[in-house]
Amino acid sequence: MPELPEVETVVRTLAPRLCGSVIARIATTASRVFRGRQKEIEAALAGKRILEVRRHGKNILIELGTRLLRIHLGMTGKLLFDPVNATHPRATLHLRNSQARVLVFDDPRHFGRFELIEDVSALALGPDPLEISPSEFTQALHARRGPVKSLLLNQAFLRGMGNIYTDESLFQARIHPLTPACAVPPEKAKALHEAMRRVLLEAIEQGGSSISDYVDAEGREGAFQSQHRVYGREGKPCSRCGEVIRRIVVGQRGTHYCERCQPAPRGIRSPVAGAK
DNA sequence: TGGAATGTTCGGCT
DNA sequence: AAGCCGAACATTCC
Repeated sequence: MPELPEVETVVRTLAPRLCGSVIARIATTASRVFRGRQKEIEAALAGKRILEVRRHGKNILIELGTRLLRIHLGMTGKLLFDPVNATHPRATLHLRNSQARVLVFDDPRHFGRFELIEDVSALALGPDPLEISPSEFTQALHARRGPVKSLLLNQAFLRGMGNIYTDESLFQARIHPLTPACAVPPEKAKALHEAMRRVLLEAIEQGGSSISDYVDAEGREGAFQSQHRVYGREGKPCSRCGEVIRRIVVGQRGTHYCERCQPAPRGIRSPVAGAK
């Protein structure tokens, strides 16, 4: 579910209801959700006032004054004010002084995590794609040799890009996903920087992409999935040139692109269907 | 039934 | 020695 635009949307729905309220306690049905010692985290949360809710990459940070509660939604995690909508509740924050009585963490696949940290520096993430400058981005890109697709997904390189918005941005910038990062021409690097901004900002405006069951904390779906040009469109015609959208695997992730709009650079052979 | 799914982490190799 | 790659994590859906 959650890439930068979805997490940003969730944070925007959380903040007005959570800020200023007090966590009475956290109740847990799956201790796996905690990174760190469960007892310690439970004790540290009880009675704390929430001062601020913000996003750091794909992480939701809940400012408790002395420490931060970091929530990562993983692949299928949702935070819901209405517990009735939770199919696989893993943890429940009971709140005081809030419009909401509870906030439920619903997460079928158990990939999400709650963790206490002192500072965001502990997460060691790269710059936000909406904050990095074009020249910084180009410079960083040219220092790396792996496929540009994999690099954009690397949170230590850039924080917040996920599979959907990476594929969409590479399409917009007309860059083949297997292009070595250092081989992306400077003008295309600039185009990629612009494409990420455009795609991410538009997706935030649309409340994110609801491709399986993503909803924000109020249970509302996003609308950006209707704007996808390549992600999830394998076999369908390219909206720009009519060529069939292809799907390959790059770094173990499904990767969608248009072979005509995003031609393979010299020396890169796109995997052919049926090849071994 | 096998494969794929919005993601991260860890171990091993170079 | 950083960077890169693949396996693993758990569940649902088609």
